[in-house]
Amino acid sequence: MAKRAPSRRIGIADVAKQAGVSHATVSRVMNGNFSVAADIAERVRQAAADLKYQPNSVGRSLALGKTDTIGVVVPDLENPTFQAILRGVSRAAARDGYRVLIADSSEVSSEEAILAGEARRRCDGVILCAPRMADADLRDLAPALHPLVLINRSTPVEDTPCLSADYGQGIQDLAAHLVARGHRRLVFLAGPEPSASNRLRVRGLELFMEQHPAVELQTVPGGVSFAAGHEAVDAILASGATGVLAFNDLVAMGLLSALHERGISVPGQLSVTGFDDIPFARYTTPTLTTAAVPITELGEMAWQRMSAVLRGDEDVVLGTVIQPEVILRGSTGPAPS
Amino acid sequence: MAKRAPSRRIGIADVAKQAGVSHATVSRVMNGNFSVAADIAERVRQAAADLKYQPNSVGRSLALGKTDTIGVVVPDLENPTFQAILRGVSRAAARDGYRVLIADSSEVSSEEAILAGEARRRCDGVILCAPRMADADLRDLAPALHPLVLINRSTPVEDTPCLSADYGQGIQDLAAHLVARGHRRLVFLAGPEPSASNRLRVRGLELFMEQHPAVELQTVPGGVSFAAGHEAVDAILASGATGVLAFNDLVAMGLLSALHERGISVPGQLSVTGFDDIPFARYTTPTLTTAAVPITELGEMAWQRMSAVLRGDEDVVLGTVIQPEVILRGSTGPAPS
DNA sequence: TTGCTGCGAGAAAACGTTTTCTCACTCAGC
DNA sequence: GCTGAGTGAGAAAACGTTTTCTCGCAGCAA
Repeated sequence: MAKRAPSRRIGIADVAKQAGVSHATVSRVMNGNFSVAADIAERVRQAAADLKYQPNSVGRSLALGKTDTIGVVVPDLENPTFQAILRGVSRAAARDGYRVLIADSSEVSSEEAILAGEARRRCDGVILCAPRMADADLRDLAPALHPLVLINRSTPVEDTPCLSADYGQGIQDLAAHLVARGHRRLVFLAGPEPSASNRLRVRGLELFMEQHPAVELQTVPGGVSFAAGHEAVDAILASGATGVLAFNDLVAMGLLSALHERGISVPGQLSVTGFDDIPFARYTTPTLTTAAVPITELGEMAWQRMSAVLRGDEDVVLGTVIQPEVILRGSTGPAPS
Repeated sequence: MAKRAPSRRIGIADVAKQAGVSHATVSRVMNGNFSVAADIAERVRQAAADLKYQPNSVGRSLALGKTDTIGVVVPDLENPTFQAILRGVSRAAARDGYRVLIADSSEVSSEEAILAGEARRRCDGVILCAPRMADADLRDLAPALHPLVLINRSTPVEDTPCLSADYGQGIQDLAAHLVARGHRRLVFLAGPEPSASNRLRVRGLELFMEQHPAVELQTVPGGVSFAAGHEAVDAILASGATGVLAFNDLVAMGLLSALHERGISVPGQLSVTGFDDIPFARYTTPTLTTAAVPITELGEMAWQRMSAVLRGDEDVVLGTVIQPEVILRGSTGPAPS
């Protein structure tokens, strides 16, 4: 039982008593239900105002069987990509009167399943960004999470909308750009091995290499962060490549910074591309050539899908692949002769 | 009444029936209450597992009178400062088993009060970042929001912990640094007029000027974003100053970018400082001299305060002011002779 | 006047838990 | 063998809403 504090929060019962009507009538008035006489409605509204009545949303949720809240599970709130997704979801959901509960797994992949389940119990649905979760785990988890929307997974799961960017195509476009500028020795500064979006990039590059036998491609292990890019500078230089395809903008920026420290000219000696087009990409020096993923919009779309499922729409669009767009800026140029 | 779907979610009642006990016993087992025989407990646990029982947290919240959720109201999820606060709060709260509901007012100041109230109704407490809310409004709102923790407000509100950074001192330290390097003509690239943290900076600079009569200080209207800094470049150059104190790192970076486009050398011709030390500040070219505010930690501290209030601690620390630390990097240098 | 219709509002059930109350039962002590 | 304490578990109330059900009353046709 809740503690009976001396002054409990005022509830619908208090308003009812004050107005001399029943709970039911108060509820009807508060919900704009019309079948209530004007004078009584007014009296109720007056009473509610006098008492500063605020409906308790937990009670409401229990009765209605919905919380008007959705959970967003992200692997890392520090990563601009996930911040953007969160922002997109949050704003779109807010327009429809929904709120967002955040669950940040802090890159602890094993936590994701638990977090997602926990979030689902509190919310009407879950939007899941778990790039590194194993496919099998995801399949096991999905039914319990429904309504569920997936972001950046290539695994199709029954009845589950999935939005993703075509990283494979994007990285090919970037590679093609470098090759068109005369680069023949490229290096891929990779992301985390188990990440779905990294696998897509790798696969895209494999395709690219099949079509460009004259080009040489190496791979250097990297990561997702500034630090990863910064630390990889020696390996990158050792590769002898003239063009670097970094896993994402963060990594590219870390690398750019390290190259600057070494006095390596970009793009004079080395061309560098990022991926994502985070807001900062246009403010680096040199500005960063990258493949833009409209990530905030992707968050908004995730909400659209969720909203459709919540409304019980038939035929919700399940698979959606967004095409990244190559943005040419200052960090790429012709290969040094 | 909630729709009676053919297969309703399984609840405590189903587990009770399956195990041949009462709801009460199931509840006791699930909550680790000891006064239940081992064999019965085992039977209940088995039944729960068989049925994949997941306790409904809305029902739980109603009975317990708490939601284990707190709301965080931020003016702009796009701003790295608020992202960092959110991250700090979220991670700290998660460690204590609490979740975070986000309410992004999208810079619409008039929405903040409503959003905060709405968040409070769904949550056990609210952490409010509303730098531009009028003091009077805040005072009116505060009682309804309690438990409440304020961030970056200078207004003391009864019984309400408030964490803030000493922007006034920080900007003075930055100004002192520039003056020490020989700058005599400074310009403050201001933030939004009504923002509390901007007022603190202005006040700090007034103090500084009193102590340094030989220094000339102008003020140029700016904003909080890249774009604001970028657009202000003409006004900055027209001021004839040799040292720029930008409102924050974002503005400074926008300005840096615009200066680079104009071919103005930083710090050769112009020194620039930021404020906040966002992660990107160390990756700009040149790297940004700024006053570091440990903002994620500030978010964590906000949770500590909230947690203390929630636990019913007497004497919670109310006012906490964090001292920014000047970080010297490459964007400032001696005044041009 | 009687009976039917329609409407407005109160009574009560329902949502899914937790917790207090109560009671049946066991066991020890006399 | 009877009483008292102690223990374990079911019954029921409580949390604060929404919604269905029901009923009283007014109006109208027969």
